[in-house]
Amino acid sequence: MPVEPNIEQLRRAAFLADSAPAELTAMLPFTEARQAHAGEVLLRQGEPAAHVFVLLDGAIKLVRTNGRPREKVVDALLPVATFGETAMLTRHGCPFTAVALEDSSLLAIRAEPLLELMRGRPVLLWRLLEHLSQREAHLLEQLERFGYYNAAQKLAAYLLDHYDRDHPVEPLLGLPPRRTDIASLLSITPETLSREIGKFKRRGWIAVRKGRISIRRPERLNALL
Amino acid sequence: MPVEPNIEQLRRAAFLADSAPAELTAMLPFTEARQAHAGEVLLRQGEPAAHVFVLLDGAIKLVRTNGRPREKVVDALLPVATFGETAMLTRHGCPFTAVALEDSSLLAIRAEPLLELMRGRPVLLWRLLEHLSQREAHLLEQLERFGYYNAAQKLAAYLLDHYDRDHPVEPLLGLPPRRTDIASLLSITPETLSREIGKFKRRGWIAVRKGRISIRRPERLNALL
DNA sequence: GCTATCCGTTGATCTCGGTCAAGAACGACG
DNA sequence: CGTCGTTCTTGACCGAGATCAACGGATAGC
Repeated sequence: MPVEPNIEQLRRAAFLADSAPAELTAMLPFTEARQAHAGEVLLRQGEPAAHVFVLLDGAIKLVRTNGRPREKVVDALLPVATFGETAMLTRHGCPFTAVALEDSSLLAIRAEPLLELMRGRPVLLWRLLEHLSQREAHLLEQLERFGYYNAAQKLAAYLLDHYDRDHPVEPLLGLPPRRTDIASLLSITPETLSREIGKFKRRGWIAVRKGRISIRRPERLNALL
Repeated sequence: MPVEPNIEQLRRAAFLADSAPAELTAMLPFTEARQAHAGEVLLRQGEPAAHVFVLLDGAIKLVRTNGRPREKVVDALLPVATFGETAMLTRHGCPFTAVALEDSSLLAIRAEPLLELMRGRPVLLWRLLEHLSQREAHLLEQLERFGYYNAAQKLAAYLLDHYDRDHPVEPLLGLPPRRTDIASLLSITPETLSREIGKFKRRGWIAVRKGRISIRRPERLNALL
C-alpha cells in the first residue's frame, strides 16, 4: 500500500524545490504516490498527459516510437527527475513514451488541478519556465555531443552524467539493467557498447559487478571528451 | 534607418501570435527594429541575453562553441523564428551563440521590461510555456532523427524542413550560403554533403542555381525518411 | 582585368562502427 | 538441477562516411 505523499517529497522535484510550503500543501490533495513495475508504461507518445510525474526511486526511460521497429531511447531518468511537465502544456500530446526500467516509485500530480493552481500562483509558472529553459540547454548539449562524439566518448559522457555523486567511494550506477537501452540512448549497437565497456574495464577505468557499472577513474573518462 | 516596429510585426512571433493588441502595444516602447549584417553575433554563449529576438527577414544560425575548434551548428532559423526566450530566464547564460548567416532584419525586445510586463500578465507566461513545450518536442525529434538517419536522410529532412511553403512553384531555399554550416548542422563533412547534393541533383529531385537549392520532387525526398 | 584566397567539388584511401553469426552467461520455470 | 529463452559477448567481415589531397570556380581587392 503506497504511503501518503508529503511536501518533502514534492520539494525534491527541481521545479518545486524552493516553493513555499503553502503551495506544496495545496498540491497534496491531487498528488498520489504510485508504484510502477519494470516495463510499465506511464505516458504514451501522442496521448495527452493526465499527470506530471516525479521519480523518487527507480529508473525511467523516455523513448520515441516512430511506427517502425526502430525505437529510440532519448533519455534515461534517475531520481529525482520529473517528466510530463511539457506534455500537459501542449495539445499535441506527449512527445515521448515513458517506460519504467525497473520497479520504481513516483509521485503522480494530476495535471488539471495543477494547472488550475498555477493559474492563481504565477510564481509557480516562473519556476516551471526556468526549469524548461534549463532542459532546453540540456537538450542542446546532447544534440551537440551526438554530432561529433565517437562510441567511446558517448559512453564516457553517459557514465559521467550518471555518476552517483552521493556515493563517491563506491559509485555504482543504478541504471538500465538492459544494455540495449543504453545502446539505443547512445545511438550505437549493443555489440559496440559491449566492446567499449570491455575496453574501459580492461584499462581499469570502470568495474562491472552483477551487470552494474562502477566508475573507478572518472578523470580518465573525462579526459576523453 | 530602421522603421519603427509595430504590433503586426510582433504578432508574427509564435509566442505572441494571439496576444491582445493591448499587450503588444505595451511592448512597443522597449522593442526596436534592428539590422544585422552577415556574420554579426547577436547573442553569445554563456552571456546573459539582454534581448529576445524576432527574426523578420534573413537567416540566423545557432552554434555551440565548446572551446575547441570544433564548432557545431545546432539550428538554422528562418523567418519568422524567435530566439533568446530561454536565455533571459536562466542565470546560466545563453545556451548558444546566435550569428547572422546573411543580412537580416529583426525585432529586439528588451528582456528586463518584457519580464516585468509578463509579471503582470500571466497569459503571456502561458503562451511562452506552450512555446517552450513545442520546442522541447522539436528538439527531441531532432535528437531521435540524428540517431539513425544516414547522410541522405539528414539532407532530405533538412531540405523538407526548410521547404518554402510560400513559394511552392519555385521553392528556392533562402538558407545558409555556406555549405559548411549545413554540413555542421547535419553533423556530416562538407565533402559528404556535396556528394549527397550531387546525387539528388542527378536524380532530378532538386536543382541548384547560384548556390541556392530548389526542391523539385518533395515526395521523393519524403519517401527516404 | 588579374591575381589571391576561400569554398565547394571530386577522387582515392582508410577506419570506425554496423552487420551477421556463433557462443557464453544469466534468469525463469518445471 | 536441467532446459529453455533472452541478453550479453566475442569474432569476422563489410560498408558508409571521414580523411587526405588535388582541382575548379567564385568573390574581393588591387
